[in-house]
Amino acid sequence: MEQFAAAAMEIGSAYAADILYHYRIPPGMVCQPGDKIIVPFGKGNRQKTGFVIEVTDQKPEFPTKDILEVIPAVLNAEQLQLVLWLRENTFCTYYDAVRAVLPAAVLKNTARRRKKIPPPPVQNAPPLVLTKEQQDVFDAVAPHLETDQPKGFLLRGVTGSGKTSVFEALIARTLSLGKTALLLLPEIGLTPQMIQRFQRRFGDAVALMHSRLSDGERKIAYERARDGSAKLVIGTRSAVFAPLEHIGLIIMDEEGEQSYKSDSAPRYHTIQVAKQRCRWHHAVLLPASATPSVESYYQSGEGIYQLLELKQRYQNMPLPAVTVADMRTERDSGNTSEFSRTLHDAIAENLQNGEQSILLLNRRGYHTVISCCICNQPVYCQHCSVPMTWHKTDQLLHCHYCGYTQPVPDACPSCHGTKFRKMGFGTQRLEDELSARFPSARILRMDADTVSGKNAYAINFEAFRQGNYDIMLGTQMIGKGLDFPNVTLVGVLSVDKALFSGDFRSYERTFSLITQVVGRGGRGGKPGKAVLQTFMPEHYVLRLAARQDYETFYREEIAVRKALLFPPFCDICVIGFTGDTAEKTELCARKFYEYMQQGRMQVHEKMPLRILGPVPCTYGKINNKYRYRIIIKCKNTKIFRDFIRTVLEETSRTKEAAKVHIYADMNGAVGV
DNA sequence: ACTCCAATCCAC
DNA sequence: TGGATTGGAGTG
Repeated sequence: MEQFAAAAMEIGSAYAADILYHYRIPPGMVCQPGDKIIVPFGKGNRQKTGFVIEVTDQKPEFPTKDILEVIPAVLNAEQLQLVLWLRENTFCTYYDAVRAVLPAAVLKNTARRRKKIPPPPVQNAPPLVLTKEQQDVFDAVAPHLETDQPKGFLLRGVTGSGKTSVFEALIARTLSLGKTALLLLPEIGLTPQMIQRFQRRFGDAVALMHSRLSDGERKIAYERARDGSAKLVIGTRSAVFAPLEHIGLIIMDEEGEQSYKSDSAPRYHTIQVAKQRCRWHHAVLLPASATPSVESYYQSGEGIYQLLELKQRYQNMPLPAVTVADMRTERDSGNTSEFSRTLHDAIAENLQNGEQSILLLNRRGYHTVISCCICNQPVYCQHCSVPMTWHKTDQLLHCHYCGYTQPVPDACPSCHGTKFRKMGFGTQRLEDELSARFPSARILRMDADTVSGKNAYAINFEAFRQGNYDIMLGTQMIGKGLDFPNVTLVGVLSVDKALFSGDFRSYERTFSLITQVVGRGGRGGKPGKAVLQTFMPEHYVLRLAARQDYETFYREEIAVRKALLFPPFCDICVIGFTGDTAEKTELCARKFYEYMQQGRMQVHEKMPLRILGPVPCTYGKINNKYRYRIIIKCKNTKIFRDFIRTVLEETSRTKEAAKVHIYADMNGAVGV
């Protein structure tokens, strides 16, 4: 009997072309789902690779070509299932999905075999001692590692409650049962101590997977997970696809972090993939955080997760004393600087005592706005609708969206005035200002401009930990996951920007950031202090974050979400359009809207949707691409997803979509 | 997306 | 008239 393979091929991102392509399996050739194949493609019969999704006896109605070559079993059964799941759930193409599941070197067969890296000295891990509270959490989860039922727990552990110890114990139990474990982290560069801890305990059973690996390193880690030599994979978002067999436990630390959501195709959320894998493996899912996402905490109330809590800080360390510094009264009393007197005095005191301080400012560069003295127009990037930031290091204007740099112009582009006002306060200026105020202080600046090398994070953090610096300042990259025993002061220069970013999750993010930052200080036995600078000191998010009062914050936030209809009470699907001209892009967005309204009337008359747009995105142009979007409040059901995919296919077939890229994103960021 | 092909445009 | 450019269709 003649057989045919239906394969996923690399076909750009055109929805209309994203179908399975059928090829005949020539007599004598063995070919199965999951195999990689080389086939002739298009009129020129150029050789392309594809991945076999299904094999059928049914002869297709159109003439088929023969498969040229088979590379067997590149995708296993679970990976195949994940590919189909990703396509269905994240509006990506088959090939986008395959790309997520396989490392580039396996997809394309490039990287050569590298010489084996010597194993790290396997030191002895100290015996694991759990507190009563930690032991209770362990006891609740451990029995479920042995059952054949998937199970979800949500662990809410206040900062400093020792979640990592619980992770260690649970992973040790999982491995002792002959199963494997996956530990997911938001960003691997920030947590070298945590990773060392796991490597010390689990030795070469550990494989690391994160975005800073080279293609070759990534392939090795992938193969170690696949062949069973790695039992514990620790990694960032993409590691959720690590091809481990017999998974018993998936832990997601800092579960609410934004980096778990992919913002390019396939636009998946890590926790959704993790859930899918737990169902496949009958494994335990354990998202954990001091500040769980509002969605997850709500789900624990609905019985989707069993809630577990760690309420005590390590050795009952008190929380840092938090001062909310009112910048309005500072201004009123004549202090126009970026430092409240409270913060200034606290830094001075810390320097005197030989203790370390961390300062957070979420803006890079020196001056964040350069504007014409006559017409007040800021200098915009030539390629983006974004004001440029002046950097002191090279005396140039930088665009933080596309990376374009230029000197300060001789004349204003709109009124030809020749004088510019430099305003705004970034990390470079903060560094200068600090040295002026505290000439003897040794200052470490950490932002995307200083942290470029592969190990720059780790090297700088280690130097700070060793006491080579008095003050570390930086963007939010230093706000998370850090644990420095000698830090007794954390200052946030302005919490207001984060609070009003325009995304419906901005309160949640700010609460989480402040909670983590505040929880940071005072871990080494000395009491800590935190100073939060704001123009809105009475804002409830700040008040509650200062107290680390998650429950009250959650109650306030869930009420807002319900009243204004936001997740978890609906899902938000963003349809994005990017193109070379504003007109074409907007026309395409309108076409999509039109088809959506038609389809809604004809096919799903009662589909309850709230549609906003099309409207230009907050930054209407980035990298010379104009951007429009449609925001849909919906229920993320199969019916809705099929409907959207149909509209995507229909729209992409029209000439309005000719040079416009369209994407759909479920429950991602809505802000920018 | 990318390639192929036909239609169109323009310099001579 | 041909060589180059552009738009549209098809990819099994």
